[in-house]
Amino acid sequence: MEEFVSTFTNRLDSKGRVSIPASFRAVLARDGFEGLYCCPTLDQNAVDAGGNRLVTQIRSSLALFEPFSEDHEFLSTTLIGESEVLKVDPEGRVALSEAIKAHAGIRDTVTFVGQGYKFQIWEPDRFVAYRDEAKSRVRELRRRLGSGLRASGGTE
Amino acid sequence: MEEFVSTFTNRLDSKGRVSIPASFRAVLARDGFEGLYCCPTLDQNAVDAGGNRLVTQIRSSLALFEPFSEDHEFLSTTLIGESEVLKVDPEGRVALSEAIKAHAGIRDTVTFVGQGYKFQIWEPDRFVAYRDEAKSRVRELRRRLGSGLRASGGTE
DNA sequence: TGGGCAAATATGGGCGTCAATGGAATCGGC
DNA sequence: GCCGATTCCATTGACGCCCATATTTGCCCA
Repeated sequence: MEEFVSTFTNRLDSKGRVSIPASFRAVLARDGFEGLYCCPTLDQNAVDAGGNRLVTQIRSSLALFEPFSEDHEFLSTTLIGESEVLKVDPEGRVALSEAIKAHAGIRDTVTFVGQGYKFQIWEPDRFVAYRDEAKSRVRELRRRLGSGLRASGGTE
Repeated sequence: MEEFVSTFTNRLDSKGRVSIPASFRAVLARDGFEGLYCCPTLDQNAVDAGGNRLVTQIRSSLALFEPFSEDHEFLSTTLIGESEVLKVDPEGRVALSEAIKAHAGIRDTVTFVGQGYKFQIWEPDRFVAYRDEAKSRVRELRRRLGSGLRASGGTE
């Protein structure tokens, strides 16, 4: 598979390690990035994670702003300054940093959420709440935008 | 055959596996996608399933939104995060995940409903109810629109 | 037209492999 | 030599793969 798809929940062990879902590892291997690039999600208490495609995406987002502008500074401080590159052990596990665990409120379990070119890392309960919120927002979005957005396709 | 057509109902075995209807397998084989892409439908308790054509459809919906925008995040969380890629065994069966079974209310039988470039997976009773509802809506539509909808013939 | 043979499909279960997890061993630096 | 970090190994349980059976479908021939 080319993209991060689906949702998985795994447990942290006593050393704070957690397995990256096998299907996500396969995508990362294709991507070629060494390690796991992690960047706090801007609007939620979660973490964006991925490889080269995520890094590229972040760069191009930054490029939309004038260099040395205040906005650019703020963004790069957050997107780059708060980012980390986690090492992946031979079994495909990572050790989440204290900063990440604190930001996301993670204790002993984490949820991995595929989002195509990247995935997110959540504390499971918080994710469920966010998912429900997202779902209702999408329904609303569909009502507003109409036919352009048919999850179920729609050309019948 | 190029498209998913007709309706089939099969049973789940003790391992939770169910055969994909043979004619659907033929369409999937042509499509070339490895596995079965499944995405819960937003408005019904059912699942959209298919291959590359379905994936393309979903992706193009997402592409309408700016990456990192809030709407894009909501959409990818809902559409991609809730999707799964099921493996198809050598006999043409898939094991439905707990998440899918819960969403669709599936217990020991499932109904496959062809919808052209994709098909849907339903709990049989719920599908019958949905189909009847849809049918009466069509009748009503025909009354309102008059002769325009005759050609497709309607009595089965 | 009817019987029966043959192919394909749906279904059932056993077994090996891999992924997730836990813990021990080893390597590094201070 | 101690401590943290990384690698190695071992267990468990789920999942994929294989083979077996049955039920259906279509086909051929009498």
